[in-house]
Amino acid sequence: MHSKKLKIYNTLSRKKEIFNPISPPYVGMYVCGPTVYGDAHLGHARAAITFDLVYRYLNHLKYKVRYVRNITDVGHLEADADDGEDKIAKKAKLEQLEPMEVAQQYAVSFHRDMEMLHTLKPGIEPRASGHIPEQIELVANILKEGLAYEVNGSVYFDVLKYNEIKKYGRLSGRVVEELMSGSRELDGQSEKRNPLDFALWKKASPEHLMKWNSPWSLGFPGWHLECTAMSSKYLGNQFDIHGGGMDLMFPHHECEIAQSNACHHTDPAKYWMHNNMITIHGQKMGKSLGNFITLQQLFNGDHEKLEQPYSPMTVRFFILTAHYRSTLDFSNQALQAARKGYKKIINGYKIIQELVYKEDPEISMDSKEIEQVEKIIAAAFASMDDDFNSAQAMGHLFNLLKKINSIYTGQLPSAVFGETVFDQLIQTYSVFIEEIFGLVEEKVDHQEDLLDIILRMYQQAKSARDYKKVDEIRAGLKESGLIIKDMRDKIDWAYEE
RNA sequence: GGUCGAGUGGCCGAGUGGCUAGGCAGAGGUCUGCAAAACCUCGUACAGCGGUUCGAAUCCGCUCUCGACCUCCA
Repeated sequence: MHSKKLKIYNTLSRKKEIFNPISPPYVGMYVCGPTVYGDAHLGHARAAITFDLVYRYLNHLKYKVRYVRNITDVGHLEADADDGEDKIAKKAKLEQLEPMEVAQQYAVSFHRDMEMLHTLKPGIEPRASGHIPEQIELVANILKEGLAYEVNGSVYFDVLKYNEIKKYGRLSGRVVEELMSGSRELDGQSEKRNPLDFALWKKASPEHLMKWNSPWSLGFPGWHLECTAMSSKYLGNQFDIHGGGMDLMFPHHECEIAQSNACHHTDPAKYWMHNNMITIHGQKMGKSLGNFITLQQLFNGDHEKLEQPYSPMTVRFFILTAHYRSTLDFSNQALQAARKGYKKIINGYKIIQELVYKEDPEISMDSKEIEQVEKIIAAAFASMDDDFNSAQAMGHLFNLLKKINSIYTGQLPSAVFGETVFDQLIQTYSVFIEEIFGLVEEKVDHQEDLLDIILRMYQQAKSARDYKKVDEIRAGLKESGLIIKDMRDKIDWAYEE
């Protein structure tokens, strides 16, 4: 459809590039998923929704996308030093749970939150702990290439040696020499030859809970390894898109590139995409800063910074109204504006379900209106083609909504557009809401409230001795299986037996 | 300290050499039994100072302010 026009900002080149998949129409996309040791927060929502948008738009363009997003449930070190503790294991000791129990608990809650946000599930969602043999094989291969070394049962990637063959730091724009001067001095305790080296395999201390056998020691894999192992397993040594948060660019993605070049002799991905951070009062929202708001807190309003709960669709809309490469600042005001904006746009979606074209011989087509609508439609898709600019596309969608509302209220007869353009208008709006933005109506259960209103009207009719109305209400409710019970001091109801 | 990025009207947030972004809030209006919704109109925003240009929010320089990464983080 519009595939030739799609441009993606590639972090590797720092430019927008025309998207040319390696083997069209197939597209391989790998996105760094969560480390499951805590509840998902707004930041996770941003990453998930960003790449959900990418996935959805590529699907819309009729690409056949294999979308892989991992779950990190092992190997993520608390600190870079040798005494680094596994994050999952640390939490497990704290909660007296099995490490796998912790991982499972948070993986489940992550999935629940993602489902509430209406993100599409990845085609494959591999776990690091399920790919230990693949990771061991990678370590062995990198050792064979002479780009890693073993010390006391641990294996480290030799960054300086690698840097002689292929520059390290191309993605994040870093130069090894500068990194060297800026890095901390080795404390003498370290096994690493160089502070820039990173662990491929770590020997486990006796009290370490999650450990596997390997040719080097009973231990566990380094964090960066899992993504290389799993992406190459499911997408091949080179695939199209690699995504993740900007904070993962260095060192995580840089290390992935190094590992991949070391054993596969190729960069893993053609296009690197990074979503920006969510800020709270201008400061990054993150686990390490302790200023994050979890999605569950957001949904139920249970946080001191929240004036009210915000629904999943409000959050989704909020994230879509900013470009993914811009920071997005959290505030109650912004969320409240998003809530209203979402309601307005989803109301338009409700309207188009019922809107039909009305032929009217009295009214002739208006070329100005037609041209306007055609222009907006083209602009909306052009925005998406321009590095997934959902914020701009949303603006165009609101302009379409004005036309839709005008038709709906009768202020603008549908006949001025002609049937073809009218259909295009409805189609485009629907495609954006359903397929591209993934917004859905949030059904609210009004049953109790409505019943209250009916019972009050019943009460009033009774007081007014309007027995015709009283009988009418009683009969109506009976039809839907409810019986009114006139108690001494109140009106109650029961299910019909 | 190094590297990178950002400062847009009351708020959020697109845009990046001339062409209305949009949403929320606010003012006025149309419609209307009331209310709401919807639609129309409005604010004449681009951190500051210079420069380039017929023309700059948009390019260049300087200044100020803020942030991210450099350590685990989406």
